[in-house]
Amino acid sequence: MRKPCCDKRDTNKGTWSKQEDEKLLNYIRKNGEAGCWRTLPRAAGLLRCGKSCKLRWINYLRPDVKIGNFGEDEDDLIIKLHALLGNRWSLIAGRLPGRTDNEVKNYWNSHLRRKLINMGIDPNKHSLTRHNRPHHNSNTNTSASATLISSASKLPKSHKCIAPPNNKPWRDNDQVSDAASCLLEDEDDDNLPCSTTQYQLPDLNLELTISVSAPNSTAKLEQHDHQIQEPNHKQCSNISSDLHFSSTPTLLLFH
DNA sequence: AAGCATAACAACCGCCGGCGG
DNA sequence: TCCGCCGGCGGTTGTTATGCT
Repeated sequence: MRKPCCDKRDTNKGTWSKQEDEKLLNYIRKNGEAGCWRTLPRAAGLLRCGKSCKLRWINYLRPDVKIGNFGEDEDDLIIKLHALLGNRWSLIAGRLPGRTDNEVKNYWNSHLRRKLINMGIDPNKHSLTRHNRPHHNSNTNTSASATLISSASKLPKSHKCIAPPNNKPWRDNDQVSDAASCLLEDEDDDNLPCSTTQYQLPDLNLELTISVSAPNSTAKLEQHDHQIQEPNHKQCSNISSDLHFSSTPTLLLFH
């Protein structure tokens, strides 16, 4: 059984006071942020858990952190990235200079989620709710008729695949993305296509390739010549810097 | 003005994987 | 190989602010 990161009896909890912020800031100014967060509170004279100190520093005290209103462009970007990546807040935040995962997550939960819901869009699936769903022609495989994969977020862990219609007729429960309005989610994970497929993402200015290779179901994201292996979901952070926005939005899928 | 409901924000909790001894 | 420490991460809860009746 792991020891708790600190003795709860001797630590403050809740909102940070100005004095505590000052102490933490002074300590980091003197000693830098590199070091052991576990021992920092004692060294800095704080009655806080090391984790709490780290969070406070990363989310609010760090000089490059951007506090305050999100712009329209940031809203769009978050929605689009969330459609692609799901709740991988650190990855999403990585594309937003000065924003932290915690801030993005909170902003999503308090603003953007509601905004999408009000627009009749399912924020989890990035699909129109049934009520707002447009009519699909069957057997069409055009960009306009493609739908979005919300389950991209689950891809690494569950090895779900982002699947194209692949000659299947459109079904009533096909989902349409708000952000992309374009990719299809194949709900049958076992019927994965085994070919490389290219999609156009009209509103999603992303160019990337995702592949899932059997039998290890290793997910890869490729961008141009770069190939990033993703053996497990934690290493996804490696991908963030390689996600790339281009003027020719294309999603390449192959399995 | 008071009380309640909801939104927005801040922080905590616990799981997980990497790493070093 | 095992074990414990550490930090990253996402989910959740707690607190404060704001709006409405």
